[in-house]
Amino acid sequence: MTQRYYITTPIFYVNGDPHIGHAYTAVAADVMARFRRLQGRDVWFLTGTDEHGQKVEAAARLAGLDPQAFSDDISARFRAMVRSMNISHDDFIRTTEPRHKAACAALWQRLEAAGMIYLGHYEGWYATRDEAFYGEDELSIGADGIKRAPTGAPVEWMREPSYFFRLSAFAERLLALYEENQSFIQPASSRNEVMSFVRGGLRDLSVSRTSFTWGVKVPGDPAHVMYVWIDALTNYLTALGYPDEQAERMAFWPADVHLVGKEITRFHAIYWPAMLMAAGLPLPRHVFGHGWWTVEGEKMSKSLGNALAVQPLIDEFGLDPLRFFLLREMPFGNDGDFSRRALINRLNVELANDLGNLAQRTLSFIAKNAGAIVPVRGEPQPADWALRDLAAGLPERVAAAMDRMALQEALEEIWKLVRACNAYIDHQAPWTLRKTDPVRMASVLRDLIECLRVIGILLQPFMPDTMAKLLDQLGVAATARDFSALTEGLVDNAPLPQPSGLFPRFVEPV
RNA sequence: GGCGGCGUAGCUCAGUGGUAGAGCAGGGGAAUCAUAAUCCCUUGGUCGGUGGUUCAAAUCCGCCCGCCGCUACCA
Repeated sequence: MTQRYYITTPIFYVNGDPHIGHAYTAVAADVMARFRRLQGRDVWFLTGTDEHGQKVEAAARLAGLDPQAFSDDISARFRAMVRSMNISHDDFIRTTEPRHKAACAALWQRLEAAGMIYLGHYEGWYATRDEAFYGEDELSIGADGIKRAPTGAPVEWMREPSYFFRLSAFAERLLALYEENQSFIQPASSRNEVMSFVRGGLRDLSVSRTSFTWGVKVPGDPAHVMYVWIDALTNYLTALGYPDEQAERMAFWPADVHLVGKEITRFHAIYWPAMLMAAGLPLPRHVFGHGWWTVEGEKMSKSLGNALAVQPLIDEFGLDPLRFFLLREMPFGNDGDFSRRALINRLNVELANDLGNLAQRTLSFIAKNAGAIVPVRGEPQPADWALRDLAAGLPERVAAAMDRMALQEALEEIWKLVRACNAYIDHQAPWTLRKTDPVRMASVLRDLIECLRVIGILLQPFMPDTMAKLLDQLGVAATARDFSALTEGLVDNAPLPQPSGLFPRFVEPV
């Protein structure tokens, strides 16, 4: 049986436009999904938009639209972003879809039937003007002695009826889960934080609201809509056909990875598994919280207005170079800085100079001096074996890094071979062999393009379009590009097409 | 305040007991197939400070300094 692999991004909240941070999450998940497909796994890759809640309701009002029309618009922008980033998702879910409302209602009822939901009261400081609750620490007391929200609106202590989920009952079981499955929460820093949070004790979770209406109605009590937790997290089940547990897609449950931003790791690592335990459903295998990008050293924020839009970057630098930069620049899980200088440096040094130029110098040399066909290997020399061993062991090293979600390390491993190839071609100097030993020259060139083939195949998940172009230039059949074909090798004397550059150097416009 | 993390070459970081490492940047040289790209050599660090454990510490322990994260209803 083919091994299944289910990976998700968070559903993106439609209270603002997509930016590079969203694209980052999507690309990382996309690379994992493509990698697993090339390994021969049966992949389901889900992304989508989260469209309910008070903030959307308010943003819509501000825009003079009803919440559905507003959500339709922003959701379409996320869909366009995902398309322009060449994301290979299998489904794009929207929480306003009927299938999702049905799934939420079903999960709710299941939790309720299990005695995990009860009616109580939610209390807090409420600003009528903002129609929002605020935490004690957000408030300030004015000269007039009145407590005010950060928005300046006066607050008062309010109680509203709310349904609660018995989260407090799950602390021990959650801690046992984290102990048993050490990689359930990654990276380790997030795991520490979550564990320390749970050790501190859990309170029951308020899971409904009566203070706004833009949400999924609570079954049997239409005065309530579901508050964010159940609504948003359930999407991962909705997309598989839940509550129809016989649905074909349900075979993908449990998810292999919920990829999320680190700010929402906790919800995925605590609330979600607790809800699933309560419902008697299997738990996801991993929750990975990735880091954040700063932009030119500054935090991305609405007030600074420095959130980077995706399309202008694609237009200026190209899609694949952008995808590459996002995953190459920082260890996956860390924070990093998105600077124009760093981007251009990566593109020029690693893509144009290292890899692009390697492909170009090798392929154009074959085109001009080796008959534009796949050269034939001769008697191997020690230097050849060193290179071949490096290439032969590469897929395993890359797969090991990918298993740990260490995308940057996977790229670093591949680049070790790229650099080794540049050293090899210099040391072997086929341009000299051309005059002295054409048989040896052919052998050297063959070893080089076999390495390029391995590099091209392994890099497909990161830069699908450009690697397709490279593999075309190497004459690799469309059917010989998955990982099972890594050991196959090129065909002696097969004709090679005219090569052309893969990654142009970026020259700053004057 | 509590819990946790980090502080290693100019920059980004790897290294968790046994003579300090990588990439980029800097310097010198070689080559000229190639997108003037590449290759070789190389400068550079009292591994935040301090005290201790040890035959031996960047690595373990204590204290100090600095930075950061978490400390629940923000998707």
